[in-house]
Amino acid sequence: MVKLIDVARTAGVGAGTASRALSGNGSVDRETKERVIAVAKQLGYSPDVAARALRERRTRTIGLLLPDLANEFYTASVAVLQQELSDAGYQLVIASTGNDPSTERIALQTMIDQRVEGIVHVPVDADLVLPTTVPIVQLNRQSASRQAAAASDDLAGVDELTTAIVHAGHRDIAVIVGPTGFSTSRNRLLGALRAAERAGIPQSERPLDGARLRVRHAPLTVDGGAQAVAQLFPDLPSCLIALSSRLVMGALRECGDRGIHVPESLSLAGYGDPDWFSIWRPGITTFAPNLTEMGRQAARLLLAQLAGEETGPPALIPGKVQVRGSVTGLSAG
Amino acid sequence: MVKLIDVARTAGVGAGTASRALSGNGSVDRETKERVIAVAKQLGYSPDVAARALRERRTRTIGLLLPDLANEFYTASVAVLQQELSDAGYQLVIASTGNDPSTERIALQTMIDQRVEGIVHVPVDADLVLPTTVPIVQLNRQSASRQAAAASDDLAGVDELTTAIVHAGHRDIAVIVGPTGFSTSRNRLLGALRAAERAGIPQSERPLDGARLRVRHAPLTVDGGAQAVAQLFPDLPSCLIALSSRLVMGALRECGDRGIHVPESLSLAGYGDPDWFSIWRPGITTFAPNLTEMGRQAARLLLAQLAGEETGPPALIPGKVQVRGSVTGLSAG
DNA sequence: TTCCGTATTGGAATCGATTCCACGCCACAA
DNA sequence: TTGTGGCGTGGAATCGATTCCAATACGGAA
Repeated sequence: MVKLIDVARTAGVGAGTASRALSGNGSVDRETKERVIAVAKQLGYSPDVAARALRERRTRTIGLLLPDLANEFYTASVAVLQQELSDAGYQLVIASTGNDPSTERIALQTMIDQRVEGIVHVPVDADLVLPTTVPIVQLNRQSASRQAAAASDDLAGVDELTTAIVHAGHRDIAVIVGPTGFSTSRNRLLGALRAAERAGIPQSERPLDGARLRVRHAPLTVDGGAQAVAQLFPDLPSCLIALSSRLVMGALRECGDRGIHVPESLSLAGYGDPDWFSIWRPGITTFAPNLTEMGRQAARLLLAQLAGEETGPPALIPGKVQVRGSVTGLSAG
Repeated sequence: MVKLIDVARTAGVGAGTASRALSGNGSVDRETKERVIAVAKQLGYSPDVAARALRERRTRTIGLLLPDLANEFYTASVAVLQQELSDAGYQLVIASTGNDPSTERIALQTMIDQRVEGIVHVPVDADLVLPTTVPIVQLNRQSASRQAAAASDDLAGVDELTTAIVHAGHRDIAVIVGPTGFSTSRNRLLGALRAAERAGIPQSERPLDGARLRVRHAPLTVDGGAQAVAQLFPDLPSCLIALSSRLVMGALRECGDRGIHVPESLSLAGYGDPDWFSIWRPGITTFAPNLTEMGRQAARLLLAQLAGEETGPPALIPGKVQVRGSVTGLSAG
């Protein structure tokens, strides 16, 4: 591997001059500079990252820590994130936690030991706090602490989705949502509750004036969604809102197994927007968070922090309600 | 940040001894060793990766280069890959190419400049060859050159899938497959052709004794799949094989739009096995490559190469044919 | 007792790029 | 002519961990 000193000698200059010529720091005669650059190119010189990192005391590296690399809900954001950080001259190193808080803690510590300059974190554990000064941006989640964060505005989004459902005439609604431990689950639920309250629909197990909103918590899995539907059966609402794409899958499976037709017998709304939501017959009406924008904002927030700028309150990224066929209007009465 | 020399001084030993105590290389008095380790732990020492990399001339870093981070077909493999490499003490740095060959070339060169010790590559460009000695393992694709590779045995898998379809009584079959430029597309197609030939089904546009196999190439997108179906219409086969999950989506969409019922009017088989394949009514019969095993094998191959071992021929990972409801048996005659 | 081999140790050299420092040189002003 | 300032330059110091080397100590053999 060709070193800086080789370039310098070949160009007939000192190491310092060669370094200045290539980096642009400090003054070098224009002609000399061009000669050094030409020699470097010809010899195929590329600086040794380790030596540079050691001297400059910076690694140009950003860590990404997420629960599950195979979950497209996360990776959709990661794609842009990677692009933005790469454009800014940073390498992205990744680690996944498998949704395990202790693995998460270890992985985070490992990254810090690796001297990453910043971390993008999709947290599992609610309020993991590390004794570090490394800038951390949380993605897809607003932490209690006032760390920088980029998250989907699920509250407003699910509110809007629910409101659309109410406007379609539904007043008997059931919501399936993940465990309350996740702030994401809480926010999505709050959006539904807020919309229901505004519409005068009480949170209740039994209908009052034909109106009620029931809430079921379930693990964020296909089976979780299916079981929630099974438990509602046969006292089904007129519209079911499943607040994660996995829960939607479970609900659809259970409806299929029980011969419940969507939307004829049951309207269904979801959260997220994987490709198949729009292919399904009927198309799944859903709130689609803007995952790419979340990734972009996370990158920007982190870069801003690295530049020493103060970051404001967590960025709430608006999404879009996709109205498709799985929620029908009800005939009056 | 606490340095090795700090640990050494606090423990009352020299730098060399401290290094030996912590790394285990060279002999250190047992008592001294324990003392150094205790001090290091107490001070929260962690070695500077840059300094170590500079001295040892190795970065403990592996590059991963793939076309699209948001494509779960790839990321399913990446999850295990990351785990295996992490267990072996390597960091994974990622870059994505957006399916652009020139971006791919640049990203690959950048990784090599970064002194990664090995590269896992999901290639876009057919036969990109770089002047480097860095071990590279190709994932999901067998290159013409004899680089190490871990790929799904699509040939055997699609053969088996097609054979099952033939055994169900189908003799009028159409195959939708991606551009011939991708070796993956070629292999999948070859599997179907081989099975058809064995069954005595000719590749032909017009049926001979009621039997034919038609091939349509389409871009690997939803629209591509839909258009391929549209072009077949109304002369539909009895069974359609769409050799990528995106093509399946497109086919399903087009069938829905045209009122073609699966499987009553048209049997459909696919490739890959995203979650929704099993939820769909009817479930999609498909060949499911073993993505996690591919990731694992890629990691193992790379680690073997790093250990200086010779790697044999490309690892062909068997998958599994999932028989569901989208392909029906035909009544005799 | 003397000598040799082994275990243990501290300190110096090393990895390669950056940056500080000091020097030479030239232009311009006094 | 003599300073003053700035540009351009080479060389040395620096970053922190590892490893080589020489030195010391000690046990056992001759």
